[in-house]
Amino acid sequence: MTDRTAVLDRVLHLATLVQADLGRFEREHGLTTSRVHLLWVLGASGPSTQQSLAAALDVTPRNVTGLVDGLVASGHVTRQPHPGDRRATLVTPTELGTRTIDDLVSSHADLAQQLFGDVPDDRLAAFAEVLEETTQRFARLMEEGT
Amino acid sequence: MTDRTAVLDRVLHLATLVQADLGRFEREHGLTTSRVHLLWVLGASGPSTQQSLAAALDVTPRNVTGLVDGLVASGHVTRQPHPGDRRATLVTPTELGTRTIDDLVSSHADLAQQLFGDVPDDRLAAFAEVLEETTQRFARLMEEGT
DNA sequence: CCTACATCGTGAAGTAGATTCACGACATGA
DNA sequence: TCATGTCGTGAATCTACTTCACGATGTAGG
Repeated sequence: MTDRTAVLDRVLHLATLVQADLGRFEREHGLTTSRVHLLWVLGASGPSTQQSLAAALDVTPRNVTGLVDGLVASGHVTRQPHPGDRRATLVTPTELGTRTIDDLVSSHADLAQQLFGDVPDDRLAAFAEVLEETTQRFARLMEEGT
Repeated sequence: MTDRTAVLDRVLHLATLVQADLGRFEREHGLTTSRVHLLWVLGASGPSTQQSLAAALDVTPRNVTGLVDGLVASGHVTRQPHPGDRRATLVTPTELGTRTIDDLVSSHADLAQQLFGDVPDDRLAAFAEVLEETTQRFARLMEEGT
């Protein structure tokens, strides 16, 4: 009889540790969690309007204004005019911003390798399967709960 | 060839979803993440000084003062004199606070059951094993990094 | 063309979490 | 009793985040 709650606690614990590792990255680069998150989205989506960033980060557009202000001040991004819509601005990474995003991506990959590199492929596949099923079960529960 | 980074992303994704579920709890009870976290610690440790809460939450004692102020105002905890140390106060859950903590614990257990209840014991055990190994590998890395 | 209406970003004002620094009240050991 | 450390909090400050209002711009419909 395996304790389901204990398993959930372990998942949460691991996530907490990974987040703490992200804290190290933030301190090294003089950034905050929210700003790193924005840079991450920017790296995944390319230059974006603040509206789309707000949607991706699940915060209000007004909040994105503040985050971008900070990243402009620290030299990580610039606001470029949007070709074809003079209302919008394209938040675009600078050279420094691009380097930071690359660092972020590679340190993320490094961490994954350090964590799971020694786990044999078959066991990792089984692990990922349970993870996938659980996540999908969760998604179904959320929809019902709405 | 399994992609380690993808597995890490899934772990993080699941943790994000679980955290979103916690948000539901917070809205239902008119609480915030930090205050729920404090109540959780209080439930696990029993009446505590603000110093020990600060250590458990990994925040400054000054911050705990503010969180406890809020929870006193909402009627979830009271400040009791510490027997044997007149400097310290024992943050103690009220009836409402105790009910809230019980709700929190049981909704956490319910969630674990909904997520992992349908996973067969043997597969779940294998899942938990990988999780455990990974967490311990992480702990070793953190110590070296210090 | 021009009038509605919607969208994009931002100023203003406010809340919560969190920090550092300073300080008074109390504990403790020499 | 005297020095030193600990416990909680006032004051000031920062970031993140929200709602509301508004000016500037885009997009149809008549």
